[in-house]
Amino acid sequence: MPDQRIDLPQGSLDLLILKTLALEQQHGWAISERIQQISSNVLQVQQGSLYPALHRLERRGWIKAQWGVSENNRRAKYYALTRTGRKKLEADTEAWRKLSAAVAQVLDAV
Amino acid sequence: MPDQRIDLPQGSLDLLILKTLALEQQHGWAISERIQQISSNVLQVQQGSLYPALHRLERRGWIKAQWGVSENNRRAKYYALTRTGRKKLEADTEAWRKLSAAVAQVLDAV
DNA sequence: ATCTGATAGATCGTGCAACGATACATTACC
DNA sequence: GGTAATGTATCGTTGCACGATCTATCAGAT
Repeated sequence: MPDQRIDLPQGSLDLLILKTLALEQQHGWAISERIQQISSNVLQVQQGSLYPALHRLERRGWIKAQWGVSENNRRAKYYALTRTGRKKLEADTEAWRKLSAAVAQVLDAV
Repeated sequence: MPDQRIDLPQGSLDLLILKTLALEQQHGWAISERIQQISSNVLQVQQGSLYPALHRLERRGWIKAQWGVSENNRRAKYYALTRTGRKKLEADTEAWRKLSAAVAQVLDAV
């Protein structure tokens, strides 16, 4: 399968990260891999986007960090959702579904 | 129905405009109304986004303009898709569907 | 012992697009 | 004559995704 990657539209990265962390707390590198994997290589998170996004989310209180050691025995920063982060995830998910449905409506218009 | 509007993610506006013009050639103001209407008031195109987008699309050759008179007897600039614009619309539609499906995959992940 | 690749985190500058505010002109209607 | 609706347009701000680049450590191969 040729993986034709797509630029993430502004704002969608936060949502993807939050959702990934809702499944399981994880470090940045793994989050990126996870998103790519679940989306069948369609979504690829660049490192130049990933780390600023994580810092942004932490600064806003949606996630919190904690240093640890990865499965590969490397120093890694583990992120977990906060309570407000979970709220944020729900709201953003809802907003995305709404947007997605609305755009689909326009695209399918006759 | 309370219309809770959503900020358009970067890039989606071009797609919406192109699609609207594929239905029927139209002037800017009407394009904006159309999108809003078809999407049940979810998508609202700001004028500060609309006109720059139209100029952008014209500059890139996806659409072409022609002055005319609106149904309300006002001076209006009518836009129509060009052939390359139609190609662009197809490609962007495909890309959006792909993205949308990929994000949905992540959001629905267990 | 050294080299290489994978893993992990981070920053910086650039580019681009959506937004809010604002401006202006014309038509229709009161 | 005043006001609302219609229609086009620009400007400055903001925010984010991206590519390039840097650092560090560990595992395995040479």
